[in-house]
Amino acid sequence: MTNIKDLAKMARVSVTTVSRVLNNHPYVSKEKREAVLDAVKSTNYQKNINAVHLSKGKTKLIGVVLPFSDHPYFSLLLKGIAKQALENNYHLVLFQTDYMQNKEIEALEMLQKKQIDGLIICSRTCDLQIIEEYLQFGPIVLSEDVKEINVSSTFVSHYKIFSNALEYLYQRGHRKIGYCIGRSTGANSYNRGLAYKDFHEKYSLSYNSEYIIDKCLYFEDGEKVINQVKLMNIAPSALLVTSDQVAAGIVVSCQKQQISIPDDIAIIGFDNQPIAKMMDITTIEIPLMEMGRNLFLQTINSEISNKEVPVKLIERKTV
Amino acid sequence: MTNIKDLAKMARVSVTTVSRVLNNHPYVSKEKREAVLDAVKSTNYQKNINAVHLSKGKTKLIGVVLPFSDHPYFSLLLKGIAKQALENNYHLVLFQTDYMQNKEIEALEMLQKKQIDGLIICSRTCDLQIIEEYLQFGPIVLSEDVKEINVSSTFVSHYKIFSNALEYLYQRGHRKIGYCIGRSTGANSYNRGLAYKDFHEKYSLSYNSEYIIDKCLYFEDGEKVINQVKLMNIAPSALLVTSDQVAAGIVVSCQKQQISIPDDIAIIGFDNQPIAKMMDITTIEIPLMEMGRNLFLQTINSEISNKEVPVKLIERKTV
DNA sequence: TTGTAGGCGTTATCAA
DNA sequence: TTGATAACGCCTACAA
Repeated sequence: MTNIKDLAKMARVSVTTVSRVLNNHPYVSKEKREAVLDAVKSTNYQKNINAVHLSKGKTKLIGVVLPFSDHPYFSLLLKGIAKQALENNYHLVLFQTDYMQNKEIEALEMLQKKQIDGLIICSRTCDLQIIEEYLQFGPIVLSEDVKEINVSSTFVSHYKIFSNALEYLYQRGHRKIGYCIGRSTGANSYNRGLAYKDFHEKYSLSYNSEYIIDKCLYFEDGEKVINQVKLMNIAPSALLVTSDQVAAGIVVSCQKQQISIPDDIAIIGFDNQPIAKMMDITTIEIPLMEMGRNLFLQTINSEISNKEVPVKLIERKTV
Repeated sequence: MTNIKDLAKMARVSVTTVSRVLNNHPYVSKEKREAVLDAVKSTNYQKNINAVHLSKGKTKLIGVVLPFSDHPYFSLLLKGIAKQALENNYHLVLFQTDYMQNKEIEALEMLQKKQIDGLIICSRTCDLQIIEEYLQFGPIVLSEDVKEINVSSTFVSHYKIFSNALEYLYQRGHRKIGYCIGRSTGANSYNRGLAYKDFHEKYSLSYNSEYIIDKCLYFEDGEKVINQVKLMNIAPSALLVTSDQVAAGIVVSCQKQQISIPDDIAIIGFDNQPIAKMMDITTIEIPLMEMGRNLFLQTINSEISNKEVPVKLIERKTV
């Protein structure tokens, strides 16, 4: 492997000059520049980037923490992050955590060890206090509405979304409304639960805890949801489903079992992914790609900012 | 940031001893070891990993090249790779290429620049010759049946799969068989095309080029497929669909349009993902997670090996 | 069992 | 416009 010293020897200049040429710095004469460039070509030279990292203290690497990449929500967010990273000449290090805290901490430690310049946490399971401790080592950006600590974030207000969707269903006569989520812990689910509770208090409605169905992640979980609903004494007349895929699975499952949508049960999906359009599912549009882009930009722009992204209800045929 | 020198001073030992303690090397007395450990604790010390990288010439980082991460095929493969990487204490750098050659080359260059120790290419668009040039810089593993150059690979034989599936359909009386793929270029598609051609020659059947439908990636593309089929003068009686998601989309679309499966058209999916089970789709099981794991292991085990993974036809109700 | 010193490949500082 | 030389922080012969 030829290095900068070899080049210097070959071009009969100092390493400094080589470095200048390599990094397009000014103050190099034409002749020397060309001599260096010749040497570069003839040796097929490439920088050892680790030396650059050590010298500069930066890696142009941003970490991305997410529970799993095989879920449309996260893979779309990731796609947005990746797109923006590319435009800014960064690369991504993936931390697939499966919601295991120690893996999240591993990512935080890589920030501390300077292997990554910043960290995007798409969904977390560890405490905010822990994250706060690592803030001193580099920028960390979250995808949730965080007030407790001073970090950047890009998020949608799940409280508002849920409130609005519940209101929408209420106006259409629904009084027994259930909802499906991916996991019952986590900040987003907490806010949804709050909105759900507040809604029921506002209208003095009661609800059954079995109306809250968790572990709904994939298309095929739709079937599970319908099977659960069928076992209930009093079935909900509408379902808020925090993923279009699951909503689509529910729709298909209902067709199989002769359950009519929206007459027997109304469905609202989340995200407005293409599958929702194809299946004519009423859904709440969440601009995941844009959110991903913004998350990335926040990690490299050192000022701290919090951005709430607006969402939109798309009315189709399942309500 | 405290470094190894500071620790040495604090513990009143040499940097070598500190390094020994930090890396669990033998030949350190209890007292000195404890003194070092104390210093580590009191300073909250963490290695600067870039210095380690530079010094060792390794990064414990493996690159993964894939066109997009929001597709079940690749996200499952990625999941397998990530699982195994974790077990072996490696991290992954993601290269989302969108099938753009320059991005693939960027990944190859990171190998050359030593930012990554190895590279897994899940799907490529650049020539094998180009890849061959970079082989000197580190292990590269492909997920296709490659004979032209000497690299490791884990793959399924798309030729065999297609041949078997076509044969299966033939035995059940199908004579007009079409197929759907993600993209028409690429090694896998080439092998499928070959199998398709050979099959038709074997049985002296003719086929229409419109029976080959490409750009089928997502669930929602199923609708597009059916719309195309409906426009054909002579519609195929069976369809090989290289993704369970698309197959599911086709099934749903057919239900909408009163097309009966398998009577009007038979469907075989690929991968055997949960959605195929839920929808009772006959499919070919491809163990993507295992393939991912093996791809990873091949990149860190320096011997070159080529592993063909067996597949299995799962008979359900769409044929 | 311990420590000295050189090396890893760049970049940055400063003097010329 | 150029070049010595000192960082950057760690690892590892080699010597003691």
